[in-house]
Order: sequence, then structure tokens, then C-alpha cells
Amino acid sequence: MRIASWNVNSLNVRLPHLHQWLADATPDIVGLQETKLEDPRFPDTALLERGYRSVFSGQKTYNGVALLSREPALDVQMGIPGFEDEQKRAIAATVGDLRIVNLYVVNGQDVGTDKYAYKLRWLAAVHDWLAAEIQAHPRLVVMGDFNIAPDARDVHDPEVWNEDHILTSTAERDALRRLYALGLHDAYRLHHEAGGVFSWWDYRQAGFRRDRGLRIDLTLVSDALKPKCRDAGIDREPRTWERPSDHAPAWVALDV
DNA sequence: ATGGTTGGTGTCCAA
Repeated sequence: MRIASWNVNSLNVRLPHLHQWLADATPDIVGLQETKLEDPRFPDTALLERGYRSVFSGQKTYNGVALLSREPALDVQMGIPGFEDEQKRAIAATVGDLRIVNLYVVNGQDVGTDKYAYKLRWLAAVHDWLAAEIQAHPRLVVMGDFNIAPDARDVHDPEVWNEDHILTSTAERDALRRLYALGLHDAYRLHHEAGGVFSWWDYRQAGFRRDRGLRIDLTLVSDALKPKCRDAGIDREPRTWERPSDHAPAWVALDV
């Protein structure tokens, strides 16, 4: 079973990329972020023709998340239960005997801004949700664009991306560690120790060509799934294609 | 640090 997370930065623009990548990588479950599509415009028919069912929660212009799966997605949850949020950033479903949560974590703009405060509130709500979710569903996968680089190995320049910088600040990394404390593990780090492997590169300043990136697209697996996690990685190839998303797909392989 | 690039049904905002 292969599960992947990809921030497509407009599914309208990136649908050909998604089709190509599904054909190349043949994942079983995919979480998408930044679809930027209202639900009536979601390309569920085209995806079904390629063997993927979809559930989605979108809006115009910003945000939007979806789950694609070969098997049916059941008990679908849109948004964080009990957390009022106009922004469509979370969707969860049960596929087979796995509970899958797909998140588009708030970017936060800059440390100290209103958006940063919203990011920390949002992450606190996610924590409480996942605490309940892992009790109800011990076989839990939490994937998404976390907009947090876990540690210094996950940034191209730790002097710039430091404890006071957005995406790497102490409060953001503490929020991620609180998720780990629920019994969730960064699947990539179960298999790879080295730094310098990234999932996002800024469009500006030739960020990808210079490999000036961050690893902010993560998949967390629960204690129960940890022994079944075989490998994880990031597929850089779609980032080399014409008119790419600024993110690459991050995948995990599970022996389930 | 700053500026720079991309997407959106836009002409500034978000990333």
C-alpha cells in the first residue's frame, strides 16, 4: 500500500500533472492540498475514469483538500470537529482498515502576525482532534502540507530558517512535537537520517534549480502502523515538469 | 533582509 501527499497549488492547473503522476507512481491513496476549486468543479469523473474515487472539501481561490483512493473512502470528516473554520483545510476518511487524515496546515505568513496566531490555534485544534482520532482508530495516517520543517536537516539554510522564522519557529516545531507525543511518527525519518531532502522549493530565485528547499510535506504514522512502514520518500520528478507545483509528492509504503 | 514567481475568475492577496 502506497500513500502520498501532494500540494498541487491549483488542481485546475495541475490536473494533467496529477494524471501523469498517478499513472507513473500508482499510489493507492493520495491526499491533495491547495486544490483551489469549489466542490462542483472538482474533477471526480476524470479521476474515476483512471481508477480513483475522490472525496473533497474545497473553496474558490484558496485552500481546498481532497482524498483520492482506489478503495471506497468511508466515514468522511470535513474540517476539524468543533473548530469553526471558513478555510477548507482538513479532510479525513477510513479506507480499508486505515484512518487517513489529510491536512493543509496554515502557512502563518510571518511570526507574530494574526495568521501566525491562527496557525497555532489551528494546530492546537488538530492536536485535540487527533488525540481522539487515534483512540478511535489506532491505525492512523496523518499526511499533508504541514508548513513546518521538523528540524535543521529539513531546511537548505538553517541560519535563515531558524527558531524565529516562519515554518521553523520554536512554537511551530513545538506544535509538531505535540503531535508526535500522541504516538505519531514522521515516516520519512523512520527510514532516512540524512538532511538535504526537500519537498517544497520557492518559485522565486530559481529555488528548485539551486535546491534551496524545505521538507514541509510530511506523513505521520501511528504506533500501530510504525512496524508496518517499509519506506518513505519524496518524488522530485513532477517538480521538474513544465509549469509545476512548488511542492513535490511525499509518499510512504506500508506493508498492509 | 529583500526581492522575486506563481495562481487566482484576480488587477491585490496568499504562498
